[in-house]
Amino acid sequence: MKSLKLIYNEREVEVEAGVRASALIELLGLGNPHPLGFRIEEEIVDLQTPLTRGGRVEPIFPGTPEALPILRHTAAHVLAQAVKELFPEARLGIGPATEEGFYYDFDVSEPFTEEDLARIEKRMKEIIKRRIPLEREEISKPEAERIFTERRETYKLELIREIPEERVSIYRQDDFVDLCRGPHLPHTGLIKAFKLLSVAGAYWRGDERNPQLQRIYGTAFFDKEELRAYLERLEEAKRRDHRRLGRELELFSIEEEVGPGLILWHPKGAIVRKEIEDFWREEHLKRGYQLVYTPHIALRDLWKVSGHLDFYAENMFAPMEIDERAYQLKPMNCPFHILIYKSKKRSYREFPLRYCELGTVYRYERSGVLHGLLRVRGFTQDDAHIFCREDQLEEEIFKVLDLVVYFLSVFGFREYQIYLSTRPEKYVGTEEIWEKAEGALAAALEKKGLPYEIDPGEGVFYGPKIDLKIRDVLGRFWQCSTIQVDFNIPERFDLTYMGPDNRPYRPIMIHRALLGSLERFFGVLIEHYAGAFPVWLAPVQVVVLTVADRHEPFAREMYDFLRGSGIRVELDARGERLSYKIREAQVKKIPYMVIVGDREVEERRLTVRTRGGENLTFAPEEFREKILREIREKIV
RNA sequence: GCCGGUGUAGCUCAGCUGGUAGAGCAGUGGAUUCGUAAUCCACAGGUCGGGGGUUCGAGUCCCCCCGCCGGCUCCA
Repeated sequence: MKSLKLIYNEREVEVEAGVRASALIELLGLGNPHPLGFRIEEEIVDLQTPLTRGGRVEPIFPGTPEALPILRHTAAHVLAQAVKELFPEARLGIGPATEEGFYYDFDVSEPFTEEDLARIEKRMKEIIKRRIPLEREEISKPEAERIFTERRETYKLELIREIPEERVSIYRQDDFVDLCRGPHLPHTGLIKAFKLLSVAGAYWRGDERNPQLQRIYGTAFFDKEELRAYLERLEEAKRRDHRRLGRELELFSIEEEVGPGLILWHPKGAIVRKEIEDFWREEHLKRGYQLVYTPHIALRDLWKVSGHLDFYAENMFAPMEIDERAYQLKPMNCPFHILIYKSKKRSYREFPLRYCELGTVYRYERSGVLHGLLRVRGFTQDDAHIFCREDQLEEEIFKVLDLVVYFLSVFGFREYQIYLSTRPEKYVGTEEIWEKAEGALAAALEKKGLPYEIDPGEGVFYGPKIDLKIRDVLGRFWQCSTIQVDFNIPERFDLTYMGPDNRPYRPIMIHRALLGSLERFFGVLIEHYAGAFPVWLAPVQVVVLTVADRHEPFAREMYDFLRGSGIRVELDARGERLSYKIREAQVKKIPYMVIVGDREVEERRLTVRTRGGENLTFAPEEFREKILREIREKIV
């Protein structure tokens, strides 16, 4: 037998290949707490897995983040066992651990009901209580086929046939058997806290031509407190739901009479949008962009030239006919910007040329995917197209990254996940140009000091791209920004510029959006701030509240004083009690309440209650300066 | 688009096995002038998502359609 060298904490041990990983516990002296598995180099193995490779070893202990997927994966098996016991005719799909929990897909004749879920959960508890060991076996493919044929697990058979290796692993617990790579817990009793969350249809292997299975979602943790905290977080997310806050704070609405996925921005939402747009334009002009405006529709032929009718048709609204010519609602802004480029002969001296537009586009999205502001059919992209020479690409990407990071940080987003997507199987352009462009994107990311992951083969056919996801206060990630190089469209429109040698060249084009769409970004912002916008964005920045009618003259004076400085202030002089007015202002999440009673009138000073419940006093000028500064500096 | 759930006043919801609609908040009117998260009284408000059917009778049962919610796929 081959022997393997394993390194743990500077220590080197040797074991025979094929020995189960559990042997390492004793060998490395890891009795208490008991590890659930090991990481060997990049691979995670459970205690039952025979060792096949050497390298650096790290034990994985219960309760650690690395152990969670193991726990959840086993929870998925427990779920499957429970379902098979209660619904023997159910066929198994797949059941992995996910970011937040786990799921398992089942083919059943009747979809699961809420009551079924409760029954399944109860049975899972029994299975956990019995501390059933999970036993790993490695068997030949024909052997596996025999087992799963006998059990009529047709989906598992499909999976087995696609596995390239000669041998596969299965896990048993009681009579339940699953084709599975692992890793798993040693026994079911280690699942201390779990909950089934929902059921939904899901196509086998995500392909709608395949049968639809029933997917049960759940989550699991090492202790009850963590589960409680997770469920609490779900509740918090519900409270922050932009669809709910959008209605409560009168920010926007979606009306059945208008149509699905089409947004009405109400005055309170519109003012937030205006602030974002003003900031956006100002910043773009400062950074050498030129503002353009383009129409919402164009002749269909334009979309033929651009290629959208070939590769984007299914996302476009149907054409309309006017004066016997077909027009098309625009799904993108690029063809228009390109035609502005083409409106005259271009020189290398003009480069880089940066056109930006808050351009409203319409895309057909299937009805089932629409979601509040986050997924709509009509939206405004904060779009720009940059035309440059190949040698300017890296510098331009760097500048875009610099702008993105600055822009997002102003809204309080400072953590990102960045993906660099490289050449897919089907692509246009030469391999050489792709490599150059990918290199330029990577170099710009590195120069900006932004850590990123490479998504191999995930680029669009026309060029590589950088996608940026922002992390909100609840730790959720949202894709907003995207930067894409395009080798295709300059070709299609035959774009040229004159080089210093008086010969025509083809420019490189970059598409980019920082916020993605104003609608989606607004949705993310609402949830991020839970509707309590920072002062510069708040639809109402200050409300002046009177204690009694006799305080109205001074309150009105203060209201006029603040309004005169451009502060968005309201006056609440109704004959209601102060506590009622405070409550109302609080519910509307207005940052500052100015309370005017006898004391304030007498001393000509302002008592200010903040949204956080703090009480401060200011001279009127002092308060005005404070607000103006917060607006100017966009203090979050 | 598909699977499941759901749709009663502006909002949140009640309405048992079919006997033709109710509450709280919001709105309007009045009273109260009250100092840090809901003062009292009155009034008004619904073709019960839309259409068709069963029935003496449908918000309640059946069928079709639409919207919304949770997923699948995709993306800003």
